Amino acid sequence: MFILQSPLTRKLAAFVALSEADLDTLERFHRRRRSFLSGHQLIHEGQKNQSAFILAEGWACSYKMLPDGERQIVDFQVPGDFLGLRSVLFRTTDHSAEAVTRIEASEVRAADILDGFANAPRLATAVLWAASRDEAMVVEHLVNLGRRSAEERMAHFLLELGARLQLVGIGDKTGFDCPLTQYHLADALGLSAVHVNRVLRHLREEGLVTFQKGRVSFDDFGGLVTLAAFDTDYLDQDGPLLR
Amino acid sequence: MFILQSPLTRKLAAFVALSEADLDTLERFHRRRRSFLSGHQLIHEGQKNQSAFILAEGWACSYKMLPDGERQIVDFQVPGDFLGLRSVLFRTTDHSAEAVTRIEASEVRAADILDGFANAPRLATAVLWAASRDEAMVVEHLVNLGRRSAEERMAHFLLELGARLQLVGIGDKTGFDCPLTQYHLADALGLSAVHVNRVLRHLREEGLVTFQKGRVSFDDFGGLVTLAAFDTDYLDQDGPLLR
DNA sequence: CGGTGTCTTGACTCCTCTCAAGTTCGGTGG
DNA sequence: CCACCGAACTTGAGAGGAGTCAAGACACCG
Repeated sequence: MFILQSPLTRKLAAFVALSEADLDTLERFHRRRRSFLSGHQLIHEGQKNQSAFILAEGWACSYKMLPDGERQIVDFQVPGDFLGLRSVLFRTTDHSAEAVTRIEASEVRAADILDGFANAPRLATAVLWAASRDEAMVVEHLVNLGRRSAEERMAHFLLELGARLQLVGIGDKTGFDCPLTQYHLADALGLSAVHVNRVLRHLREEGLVTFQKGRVSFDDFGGLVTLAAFDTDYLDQDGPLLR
Repeated sequence: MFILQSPLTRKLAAFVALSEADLDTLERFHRRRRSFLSGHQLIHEGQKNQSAFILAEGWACSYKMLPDGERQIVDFQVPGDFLGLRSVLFRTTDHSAEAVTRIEASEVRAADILDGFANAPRLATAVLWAASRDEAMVVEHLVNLGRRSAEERMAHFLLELGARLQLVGIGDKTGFDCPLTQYHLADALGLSAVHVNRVLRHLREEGLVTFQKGRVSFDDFGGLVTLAAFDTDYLDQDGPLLR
């Protein structure tokens, strides 16, 4: 059991001490391994009885489209994250999701999740607990959109992404590899792609951060933290709270 | 048990069929009934070991403050909603909350929730499931901030609020009573209070919606829905999914 | 009857968007 | 090997939405 730990298992164990039965159920979620090309849409807004996915490799993003064709990216997913959980919890899918890079993921049918949750309620608690932490990130993102200028938004976003990736062992204080395009940034930050470009240029010229060729480099980490008023508390994690 | 149903109990039963033991635990959460004046801060960002509250009467809002003194309201709570649940789930509170009106609420100590969850895992599942639906609302709010103009934001916000309140039996298609100030709207929508005033005036002059003297009146519901591209799917609710 | 909180309105500024041209670069096929 | 292509990235100019500052109106309350 120990050596087979997936990123997800590790994450869940941080919230709830899981029994053998829980881990069995979780293991069953990982049966249907699949891979998808960059750009493939995994979750379709409005669809019923949608499968969820557990991301094993690569990046994805979840988003909502507006009638005028604009889109707002809500969150990015990295290995160990659930994709489309809410679409199983509720009958109709309220968002879409697509692969940012080529990805590897386990498909979990809606019925499997509901059955699993009914039989392993502590696992259900753990999964939903983790979802609740994702909500904290969405909340921070919301504050970002509501009350920060374009530059602060960008700074905050890159710092948060960096912090999240460090938790999964990708990247460090100097920076991280990042497959996102400026269009992704625009859709996530509620800006136009043109303005994203200008903001990035300005941050680079100020010597704060460089985003080029798929790499984010924190040139002046402290300065960036100050500009963004960044604070990592909402990502805190220790031992399981429920024993 | 039947006649004692709180708004919260009714809400949870929509997601998970609860046992007598679950209902007992839930009942125990309601022991410490308290009331607070309008403006009282219930949840303090950064605090450890924070109590949560179950709102029974009145309105509250949860928000985050920024270092420059601005604030962003993340969500409003109405009777039946949890306040500060995430502050119990994680060790440090990541947001604040205050009473908008005079309110009645049950205080639930962190330890009581964690104990309750450990002993009644299906209740835990239900509570977190409900929290997940709140997340859907936060997501919609985020899209609102990221990709809609001030007018669309306002229209969408008022429609969503109206829809939520109808579910709790407050208000109807013609409008609802609303204790929020224009400052609340500004902090929720990421606008300045001055601009909120102008937007409200314009919507009123267009004959779409009137917000005056604590009352929101939908003068042209259809027109408002069109302007906001409003869609209620994400609030769907039927019978319990987990039996 | 002053005072405080809320709401209005006007004038001016500036941040971000849109439109419109390029440029760079990796890949693909002749 | 080179020409071409599309995707992503740049940059400039002009327009407009939303912010700020400032002043006043209104209403509720002790």
